[in-house]
Amino acid sequence: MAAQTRGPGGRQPTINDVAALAGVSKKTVSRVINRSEFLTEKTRAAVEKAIEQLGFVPNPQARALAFRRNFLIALLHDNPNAQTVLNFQRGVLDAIKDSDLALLVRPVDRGSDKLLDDVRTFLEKQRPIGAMLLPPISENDELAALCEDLGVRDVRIGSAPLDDAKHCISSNDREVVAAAVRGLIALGHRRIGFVRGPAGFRSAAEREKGFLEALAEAGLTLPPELNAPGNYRYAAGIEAGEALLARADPPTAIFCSNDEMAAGVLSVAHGKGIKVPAELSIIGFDDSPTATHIWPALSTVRWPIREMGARAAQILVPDFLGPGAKVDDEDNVLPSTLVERQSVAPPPDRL
Amino acid sequence: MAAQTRGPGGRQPTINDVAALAGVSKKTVSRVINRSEFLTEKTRAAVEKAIEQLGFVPNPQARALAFRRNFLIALLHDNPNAQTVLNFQRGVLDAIKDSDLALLVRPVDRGSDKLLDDVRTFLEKQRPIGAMLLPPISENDELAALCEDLGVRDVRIGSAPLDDAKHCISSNDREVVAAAVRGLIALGHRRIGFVRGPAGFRSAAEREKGFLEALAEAGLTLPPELNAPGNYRYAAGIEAGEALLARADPPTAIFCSNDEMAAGVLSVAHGKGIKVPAELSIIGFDDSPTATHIWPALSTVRWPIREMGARAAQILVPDFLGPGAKVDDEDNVLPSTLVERQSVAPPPDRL
DNA sequence: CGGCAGCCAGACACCGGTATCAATAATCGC
DNA sequence: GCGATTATTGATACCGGTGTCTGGCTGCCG
Repeated sequence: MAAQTRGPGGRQPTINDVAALAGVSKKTVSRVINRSEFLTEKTRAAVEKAIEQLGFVPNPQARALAFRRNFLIALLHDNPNAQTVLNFQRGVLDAIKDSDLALLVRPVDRGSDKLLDDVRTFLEKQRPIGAMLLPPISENDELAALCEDLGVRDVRIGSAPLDDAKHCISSNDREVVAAAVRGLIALGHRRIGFVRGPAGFRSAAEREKGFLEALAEAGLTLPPELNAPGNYRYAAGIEAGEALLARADPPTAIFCSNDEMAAGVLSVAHGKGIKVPAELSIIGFDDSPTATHIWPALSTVRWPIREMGARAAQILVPDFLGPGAKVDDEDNVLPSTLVERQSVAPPPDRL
Repeated sequence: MAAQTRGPGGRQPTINDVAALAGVSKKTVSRVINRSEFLTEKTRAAVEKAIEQLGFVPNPQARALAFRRNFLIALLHDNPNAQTVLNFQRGVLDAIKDSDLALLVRPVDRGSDKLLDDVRTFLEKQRPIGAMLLPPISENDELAALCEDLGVRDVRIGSAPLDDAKHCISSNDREVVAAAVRGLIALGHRRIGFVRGPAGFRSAAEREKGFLEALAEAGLTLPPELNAPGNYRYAAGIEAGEALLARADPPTAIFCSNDEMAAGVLSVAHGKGIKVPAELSIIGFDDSPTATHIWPALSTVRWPIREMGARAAQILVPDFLGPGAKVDDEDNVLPSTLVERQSVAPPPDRL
């Protein structure tokens, strides 16, 4: 802890105060701050002592100006899942904790026709070194192009690798969904319903691919009447539940493309007196807090979102994070995992 | 949209480029940027044209340096409720959208013994104009004192006004909880259980006060066996539910100090085959996403968190938000509202 | 003991803005 | 029409750091 937090005159101490106290030039102090190697141990010690004594902290704005670059990275998001965003933030913070970087957060509005202008204004004003794009806006190619155009590095977080793997962190959603559905099939389920994500979302497409893949392997198909539309919202889950569970031949299991919709389906099941998991198995996706706050607790797929945040920071600004943070650029697929809870059981006819 | 985004030589255009193009001094350009009043319309127009033409955006770091203050505000949080944090962020962004301010986000670890050092380092490094403290860390007086000490303005968000109303945004939790409980009593409930929040939290204390207040008004008391401990987590709700609902004389209604614990109690009720709301009414607090993702949907109390974010920004940096943002410093209690859903009904003996 | 290379530290300009204060232009009173 | 007053603009220093380049000191060599 600093001995004092004010320089002479009640101001913040500056590099000049340190230089004067240590009896060196400000440039030498700068060298100490930036860990230059051409310094005698004696000089370094003297400067460090002065820094400690004054409680000197370099002014980041002045450094940014002199370096001709600042130390900000931005997180752009428009994610309905707050927990995901926050966990991602934590991951980023984990990674940049010991650096000089700070995190700027910018919620945006995916639907707005001013989205691009908003982001452009933000990036031009703040000039972050880089921007991280969380899904679903990470799927917007124009946004990524805008970053390139403005000279702002970008990383996109997604469900599957994009063409340019260098700028993308993804998970293996398809595989994990397929594994989950294989599990249902292994338990004996044959009529398995599917609640889709919104059209045009890569995440939704990946989950659907994984689902169909597992079905196909077992020689099964998804009958159209068991394929319900959705938009990742609770209300859509309710509608899907009504549609699927009101049938004379309801499915014995339903895979929902996210937890919120799974919660909706589960509510409908409760309302109809259908026992979960005894009469109906449900699997969700996201491992949102909701998954454990409903009853029975939901089996779901967990995104390694905090790790993704840390990794995103590492590939976005490796040059600011010290040598320890080097990562392999090719290794940008982080595994999602299946979390098994109480919403899955064998179908009734197998009990 | 700017005609081009690069100045001569491929760099960002600077104030000098603008000055040269407009044929004025850089100080005059500065005056235009900062809306000085001593300018002829002609000069202003010429400069604005040059700015437009070059797509000039002032370098915030340079401004920060010259102004001897930056344009950052910080959000410090350690809130288990992600939705709350994110909505608050949105509120802050609503308020600062048209200003030069940017939002820095800093999750902290309430439990860490390095909390104060962490925050100090962060504030010293970034030197934001002000910091916003979300509960529960807003209740940490040392943290507020640290801000004062470092010359960083602070606003604390809380459940009830603190001594210094100027630096505090709060809601009327106590009143709203009392109103909710009065509602239960009006429906005929007499044995009403309570699941407490964690000890030492003002929010928990306020909710408890409101609860007891309403009981007292009706001449009721809270028997110790119906007063369950809690910590705002789902698991605590489970434990409380086990304790309260396993009794021979269970309560007909339970007020839970937050939604997660309410979800836990509800799960226990489901498990025991107790019908909600027919046999048991449950009320939560927070109006978190969970509240609508469980079945039946939970009656709860909604914090005006987004409005609080906007208000927090307004009282933190009124001088940066333009004249329209002036707010009355005394008017810092924003009303929470009771959200009635499907988890409340008259007690069984009244049906 | 002089010459040279190499390491270290300092002088000074510069990053892109704003503040100060003086200079100039415009307006006014008489 | 002229000096005084006021409105508008510019020259220059400065914010707090870093880059460049130069000079001093050191040790090593002949």
